[in-house]
Amino acid sequence: MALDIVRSDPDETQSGAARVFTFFRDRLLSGELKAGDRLLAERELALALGVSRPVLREALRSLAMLGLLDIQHGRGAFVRAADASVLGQALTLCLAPEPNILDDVLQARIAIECQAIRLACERASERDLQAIAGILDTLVDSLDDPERGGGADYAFHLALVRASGSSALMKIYEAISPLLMRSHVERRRDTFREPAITSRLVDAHCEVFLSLARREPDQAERALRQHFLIGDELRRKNLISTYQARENQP
Amino acid sequence: MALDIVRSDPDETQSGAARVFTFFRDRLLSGELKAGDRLLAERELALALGVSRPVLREALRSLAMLGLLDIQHGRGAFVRAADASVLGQALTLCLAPEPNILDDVLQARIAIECQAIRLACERASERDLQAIAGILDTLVDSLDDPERGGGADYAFHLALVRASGSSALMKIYEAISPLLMRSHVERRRDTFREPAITSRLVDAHCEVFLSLARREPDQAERALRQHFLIGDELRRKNLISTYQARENQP
DNA sequence: AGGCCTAAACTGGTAAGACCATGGACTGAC
DNA sequence: GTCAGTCCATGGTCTTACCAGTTTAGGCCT
Repeated sequence: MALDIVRSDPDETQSGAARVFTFFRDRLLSGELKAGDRLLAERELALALGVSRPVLREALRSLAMLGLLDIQHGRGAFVRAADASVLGQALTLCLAPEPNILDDVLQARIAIECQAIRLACERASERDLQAIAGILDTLVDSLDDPERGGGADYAFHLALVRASGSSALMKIYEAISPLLMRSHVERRRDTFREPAITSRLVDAHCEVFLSLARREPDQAERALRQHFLIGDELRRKNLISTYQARENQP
Repeated sequence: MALDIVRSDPDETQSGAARVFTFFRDRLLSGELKAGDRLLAERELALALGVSRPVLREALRSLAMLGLLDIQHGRGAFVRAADASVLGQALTLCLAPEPNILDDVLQARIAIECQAIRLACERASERDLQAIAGILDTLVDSLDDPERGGGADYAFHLALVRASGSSALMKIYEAISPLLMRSHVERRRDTFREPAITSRLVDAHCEVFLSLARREPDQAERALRQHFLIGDELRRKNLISTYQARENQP
């Protein structure tokens, strides 16, 4: 009763579940509802908001699907901390119908990382640099293990973005990561046997790191772009060899 | 009955609405459901999927909230083309709790645009270039109108990203656009009276365009970064003058 | 008196049925 | 041939009831 604010929402065109949905979304955006908060019981909420329980549930369920709510049977509904996985899902859905998604997402990755490393050159703390150095060690150690190596590779680039201190870049990077991950590991599996390649790979990472540690943005970005170019070249060679193999044995 | 595939989903932990939700999501991802398709009526779907109508509605409503479905009263539910607005919403929700979002999102914008213009130097078609040139004309024409000018400014940068031919970059750019828009117009309103500034603004855009037309990636990115730097500087001066005004009249 | 076990009172999850509101199509009259 | 009214299909909402986990409080046994 007392909470019957929903009806007084400015946008009267929305009705029922949509109204309740925006009601909670706004409260989440404004920070009035924080992560961990427990919502009232469904029956009480329905009463308070002046809608029936099914309608309320449609809204709550929608918020849950978006990852904003954590509804637990028998316990209640809890506000969940905003997570990049939602973003990733949304991105995946948006990009699903497009062709050449992998190449395309790679471009986004390059975009984020190149800007991130510029920022990192200005903002990275000692801790950030040490973290990256540690990952670099792991990378060198795990050259012969495509699984660990791939993980370290990913961790290296993620640490770069984190060192930028920009949560927006970080969130977007995390969002596109799942799309990148697959090709990342696969590519590594194909190439980890070549000593020449792995050595160049380590050199590239080292150069990026050194430029960052020396706080040289232009140099760092150039090194990073070079690194990506090499990756691109490798992928192309892979494609060619795959095609040739298929041609020989149709 | 015949469609009772949902129950045989591998993940038995999910129940009811969540199962139906993933059912449709997967069909959307796989392209089995295309934009414009009309779903069966709720009652039929509920029967076919072996769930009650409320449960089905919870799932459909969730998809609608995500922007994947367009449910029309009296007509039916239609698959909607994947839209960047969902992405924008998700991003807004993810970034809501963070401080300094505006600066941060600006960094993401710079990231996207700098990579986009590099790609555009390789890929932009004649049409793309002509479109950008047209917008540039509009920009020059509307120097004294902050509303139109701001719009043209935005259109210019959007056209740059579009010219990259990367839908991923485009989608992400569209997603962060609403967050940028506000500050964009506001800033322009504050500065459009200064002839020196507006002239520099036009020069900057022209230089970016020329570099693009000449297909010089490094040059183009440098011009773009310079453009952003000037914007940053302007914003800082604005902040200072605002602060000073407040100090004089507390 | 204290600990354990059970049952009741929460909580969300699901179902069925009825009714209203809207949109479109069909049919009738003009 | 055209227009208007009716009818049907569809989504929108509510009510009610019951099922299924979770918590808690009270009683029972030790």
